[in-house]
Amino acid sequence: MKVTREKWSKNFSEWFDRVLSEGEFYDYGRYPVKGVGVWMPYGFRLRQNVLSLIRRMLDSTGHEEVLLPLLIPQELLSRETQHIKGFESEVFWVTKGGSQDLDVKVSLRPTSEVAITYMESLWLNSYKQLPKKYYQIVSVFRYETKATRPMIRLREITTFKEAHTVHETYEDAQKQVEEAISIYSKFFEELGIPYLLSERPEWDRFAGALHTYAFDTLMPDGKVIQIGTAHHLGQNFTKALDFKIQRRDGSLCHPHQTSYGISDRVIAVLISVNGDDHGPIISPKVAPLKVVVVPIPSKDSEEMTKRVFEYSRKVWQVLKDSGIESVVDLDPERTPGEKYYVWELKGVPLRAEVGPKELEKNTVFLKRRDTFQGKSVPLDEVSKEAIEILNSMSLDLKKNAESFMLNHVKYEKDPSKAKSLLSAGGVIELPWCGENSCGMKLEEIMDARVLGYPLQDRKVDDPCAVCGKPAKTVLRVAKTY
RNA sequence: GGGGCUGUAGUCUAGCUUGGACCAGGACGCAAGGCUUGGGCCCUUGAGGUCGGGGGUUCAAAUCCCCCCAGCCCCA
Repeated sequence: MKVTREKWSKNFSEWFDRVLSEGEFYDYGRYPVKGVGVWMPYGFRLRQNVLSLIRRMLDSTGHEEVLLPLLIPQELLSRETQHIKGFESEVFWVTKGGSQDLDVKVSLRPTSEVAITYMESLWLNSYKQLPKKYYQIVSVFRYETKATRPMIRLREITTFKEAHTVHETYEDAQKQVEEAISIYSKFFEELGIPYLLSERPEWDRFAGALHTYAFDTLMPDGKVIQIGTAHHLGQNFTKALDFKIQRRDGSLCHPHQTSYGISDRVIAVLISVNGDDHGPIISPKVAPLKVVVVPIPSKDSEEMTKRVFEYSRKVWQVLKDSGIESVVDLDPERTPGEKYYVWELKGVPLRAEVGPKELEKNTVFLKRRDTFQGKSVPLDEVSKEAIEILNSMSLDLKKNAESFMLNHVKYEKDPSKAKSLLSAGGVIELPWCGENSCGMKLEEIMDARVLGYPLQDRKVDDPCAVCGKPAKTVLRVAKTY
């Protein structure tokens, strides 16, 4: 079986929609509200696995999970002026209770900085209580006016994992941002999702932040998608809400904050980065099902077919007993070929084919979803072998995704050449003097978005692509979601 | 904010211009049976429809007109 990636790369949109619905991950476009989707059982399990991974990472680094109200009153949301300016065009408002107009309009949270800062001002009053790290995993709402896309651009983001931290000093908060970046880096690495880490330019920061650091990755169609952000909020919100703490010397000060988040998009990317024309390949690290056992009936003997089915069930039992999440497809009416297609569309990483040949020799034929390479192994080693293959698949998938992305990151000093390069997708790095005006001009020239610049200074010999002055670093430009 | 387009079974769609033989046809999916089964095979049968909703014109409306709802696209 040959691996082709035509549909995956050239018709990604279609590929993605088909995988989501036919693979039974996510039902989108049928529920009669624009920009919302339904997690179906299989997709929900994948989402659960991803969430428990991030929960584990946050819990073990001293973050405490909380749950804030969905509703934020208008007055509170408006306290931080930059913040509300950034969001006001996309806030959902609740204006009525039954048939009565509400005296105080309440918003469906677009994010929770002000809500949590308000509560923190009640909970925290001493430097001794700091640093404090909270997080929650909730739905947030944004009235998107651009074209909504399943899991990628939603009006209800159902899996918004937002962390909020409080610190005595600017430097402590900066260190926290660094911790956030390291946690997210590990998280994406664990999932096998390659990323570029950039500091967002001033004109594209989170509304109310001093610094925004962003993780971006590349979709199969060559467009870049933001998958995580971390913000240094400074004292913007604590000042706006007059949240003060007492320091060691008795003085009062507004503490410094950070916030960082990831969303449904992580799952969209997880489904997309490793794929081919048969569907996705879900990383074994989080795949809801690691192995599907498919019985292959006998051509000539019903008795043999019956025994094959029994043997398949046994193989499944063996895998299950060693803690490998598996399923056996005993549907008597579908052919093995049909089953292959269905389970490939769900991205199950490993398939165990079990037919008369295997039964006879007491073996199992294991086939990798990514390369379609097969291997016959004795039944009593099937779990050990499966685990080995799954592990090396995780590594291979990660490597492949990484090289796919890195092959699409290119340096170019000439903006018009860069523009034509960009028509093939990917990310172009251009020399940049550091001036906002040049960055914004570049967006215009290239008809694309500036992602930002690398966190570590990059030595560049060429002059700024726009003004020709000496370049300080590179600016990354891409077509984005 | 301005403009355009679309809405027919679970899904995709034919029919709409020029009203009638359409109590709406097909494909996929679903259900029953048979055949097949190491990559989506084939055959037979069946269930499934407020033609987005309401109003109007007409002997007659999926089709024409008006209002509403929902969705999509383009421009600012």
